[in-house]
Amino acid sequence: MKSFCVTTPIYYVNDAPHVGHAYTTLHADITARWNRLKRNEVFFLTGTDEHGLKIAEAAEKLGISPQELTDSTSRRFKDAWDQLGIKYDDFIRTTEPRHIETVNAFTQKIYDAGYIVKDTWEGLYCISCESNYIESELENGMCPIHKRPVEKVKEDNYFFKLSQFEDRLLKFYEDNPKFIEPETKFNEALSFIKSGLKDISVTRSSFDWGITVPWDHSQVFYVWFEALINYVTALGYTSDPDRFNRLWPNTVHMIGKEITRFHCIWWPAMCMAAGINPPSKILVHGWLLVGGEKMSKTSLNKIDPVDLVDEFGLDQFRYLLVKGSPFGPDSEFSYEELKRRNNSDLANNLGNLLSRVLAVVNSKCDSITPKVDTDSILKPAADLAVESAKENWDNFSPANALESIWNLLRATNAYLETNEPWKGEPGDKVNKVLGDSLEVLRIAAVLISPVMPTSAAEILTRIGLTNYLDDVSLSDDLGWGQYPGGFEIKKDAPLFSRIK
RNA sequence: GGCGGCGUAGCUCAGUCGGCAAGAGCGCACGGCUCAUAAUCGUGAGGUCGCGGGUUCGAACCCCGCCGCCGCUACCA
Repeated sequence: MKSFCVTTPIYYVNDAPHVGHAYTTLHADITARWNRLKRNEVFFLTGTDEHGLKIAEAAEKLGISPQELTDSTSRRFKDAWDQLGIKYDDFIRTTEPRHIETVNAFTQKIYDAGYIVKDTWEGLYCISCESNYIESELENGMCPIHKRPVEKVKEDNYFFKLSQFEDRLLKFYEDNPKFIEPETKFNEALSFIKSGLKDISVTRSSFDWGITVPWDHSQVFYVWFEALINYVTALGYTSDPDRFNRLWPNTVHMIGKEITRFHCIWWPAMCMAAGINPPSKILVHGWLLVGGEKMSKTSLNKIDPVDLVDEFGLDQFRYLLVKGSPFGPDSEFSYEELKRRNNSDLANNLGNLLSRVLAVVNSKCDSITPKVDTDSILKPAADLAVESAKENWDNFSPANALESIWNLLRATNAYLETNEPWKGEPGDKVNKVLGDSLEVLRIAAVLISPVMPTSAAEILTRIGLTNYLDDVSLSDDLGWGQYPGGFEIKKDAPLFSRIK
């Protein structure tokens, strides 16, 4: 059995989950479900990132401990994922003992190999902002917000010798041209490496909400350096080496473009330093834009995914979120567009196709479904949809996979229109048309199940294939001509409602 | 400033190695149908493929220039 591991970033708990978080997580969920359908061993990891100065400060403002704050926000992410039908295999929190244990082991390994050394960090600090700046952010050497001089601050920190990995990273990129997708992000990362890498300060001594450096208890790790390690923590780096070796490095990290550098430069170098292979692939996606702007807390255009689930329904939301945009570039996200696609794709094309087929089975076949004919004008369309959907699911292109399935649905609606089974006398001709249409519903339901698991199961149940998804085989069961017929249809309300 | 990307029908976008008459979905218009969730089917609109040059038998795809937008350019979750 092949193994497949997909991760989301671990989300920083200074913000409640919004549609942007849901976007990444849903893509990972769909990919995980697709691979489960392929009967691969699947491990889908998500979680929350809980250390760092910002969390400590936020907790202080609220008058609670950082742990209390992270407990409550982490819970909100878990709740949100439950409500979005996210079926993860593990939810990691960086404050858990297993992570701290792994960070200790992983960083100790890097330290022992000589890639972490003590040095002096110099930064620019604005007393009014209470935060650090880098040279390029300053305006005339002054704090850009308060227009006053910044102070030079020094701190003895431990540095990760990123500079020593330049050549190895370049070689790795050269050997793995598909390491990062899309290609533009690969090129950005590559040119960053080529421009020369500096060592990075990876510990802090000015606050203590972090993981203590095992060889120097006066310091804690900088949150990013430690957070990346979550991926190997959860796979069993320290707790289950057998499983770790099975799943790593065959792992895909899905991330938003704002955290490309950490994942594409730091993380592979850290892996090399610790003596393991870098992950197999990093998929970088763009942002959902609302009126051309990134969805964020500060621009007040943040959308709660749970609200959209309430409005459209769970599977509808899942479909609409991934259908709207290819995984990669930024894309516009608007309520009007969601509504339009809900009505046309879901209610009209798919939901109504199911309704009309079952209505005719009811009136012409006494509610007992006919079986599919082995030869059909729809067969080529179905074969094409299966082939194309498979390829696109495998290539992390859900929007394209869905498009190919919808082409089949449209062809089937046209097929019904041409043959008008509602007009014919009960008999072979009517049975054939309906059997073929039921076969399309069977195949389409399987293909959409990663995105719409509940609706897919419901479609199958209504045509008599209860629990069909539990042991369907993608390699054996998607060929044309396998719908057996002979089932009594289950009549029910429309699958998807139109929204006005 | 340096490196890179984008600009294709009203909207959202496809267009692999340059080549059959520039595509899809939605929206819109007209027509058909009435089994179905006022769903569906057919047809259509006529987009200088950002602008100007060039290479080529032939370019949306290659080269040069210009305009507009955007990304990366280190320790910001």
